[in-house]
Amino acid sequence: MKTPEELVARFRKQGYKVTPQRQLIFRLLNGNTAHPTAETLYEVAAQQMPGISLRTVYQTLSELSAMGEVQHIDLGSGAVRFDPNVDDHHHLVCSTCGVVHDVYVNQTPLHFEGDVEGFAVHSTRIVFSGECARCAHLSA
Amino acid sequence: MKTPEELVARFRKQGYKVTPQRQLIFRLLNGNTAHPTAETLYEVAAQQMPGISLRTVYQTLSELSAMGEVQHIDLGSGAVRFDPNVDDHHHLVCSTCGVVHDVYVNQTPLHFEGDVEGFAVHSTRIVFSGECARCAHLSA
DNA sequence: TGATTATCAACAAGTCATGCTAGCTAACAG
DNA sequence: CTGTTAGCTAGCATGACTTGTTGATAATCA
Ligand SMILES: [Mn+2]
Ligand SMILES: [Mn+2]
Ligand SMILES: [Zn+2]
Ligand SMILES: [Zn+2]
Repeated sequence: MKTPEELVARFRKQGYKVTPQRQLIFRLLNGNTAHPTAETLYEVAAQQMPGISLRTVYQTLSELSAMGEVQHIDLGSGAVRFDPNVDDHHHLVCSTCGVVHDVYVNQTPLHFEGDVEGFAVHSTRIVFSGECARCAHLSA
Repeated sequence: MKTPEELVARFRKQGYKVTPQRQLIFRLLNGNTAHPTAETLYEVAAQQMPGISLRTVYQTLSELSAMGEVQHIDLGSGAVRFDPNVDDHHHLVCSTCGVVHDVYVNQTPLHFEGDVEGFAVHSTRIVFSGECARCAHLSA
């Protein structure tokens, strides 16, 4: 994702107004590695800006997603998560606490076997599930 | 997944009654490579057994899932899909028509890099997205 | 300053999945 | 064969997540 300053410029250029709400969300996403849901991002935002609406958070995330500034990741466990890291990367998910980490896989493109003649692969999504070190430690 | 006959035995052994509805679902899933949703499975079932309820389809799929006879796959696009293939395999999804194919990846376990010391990986899920041959042909 | 757009609140709707009730029916043990 | 029990269906409700709508207010930016 671009920096908050670059996003301000980009929004203005596209005819979107630069509101305090949008700027707040830009800042909260900047360098954010937590893979937050709209809801959790809203909670953090509401602390710094009481009165901001969940609807606006969803709206701004959709705009950023449409612009390719964030990706939205469906890990198949509840709400969609948003990721300002738009590099080619994959995810490691702790089944216990739900924490999500970025990981990079070098063996791509992967080879596969199957009855799928003529299929053109455009993207590959890998999710590793397991138990993080902290959860392993707590349950020991 | 076990054969319908084996499932009948297994259900009986666990104290579950063997009803025509359950047996129909066993048969519809047997060798099924379509990765159906509960809804689509219900539609097929209802043709052969008018009056069967969607609730019962969901219920039986949950039971089979709890028994490990089917896996449920969340591809992040709408409803969960059910898969009687419980081998270690992955999926290829056409972004256009939504068809899902089984694929087998040999390079597992995959290596990855990232700041994830001590994480114990229990499972890996790979989804390849792209365009199937039929959709490529139609759009050409 | 003025036109445009965003925001908010409140409410609705849609999708997917599950829960609950009541009454009827069917399975299976004895 | 029969009684007990479980499962079935219809109908309605709930829940999580997400998006749409409307109308009033406020802020942005040319
Ligand atoms: Mn990420
Ligand atoms: Mn499969
Ligand atoms: Zn954990
Ligand atoms: Zn296709």
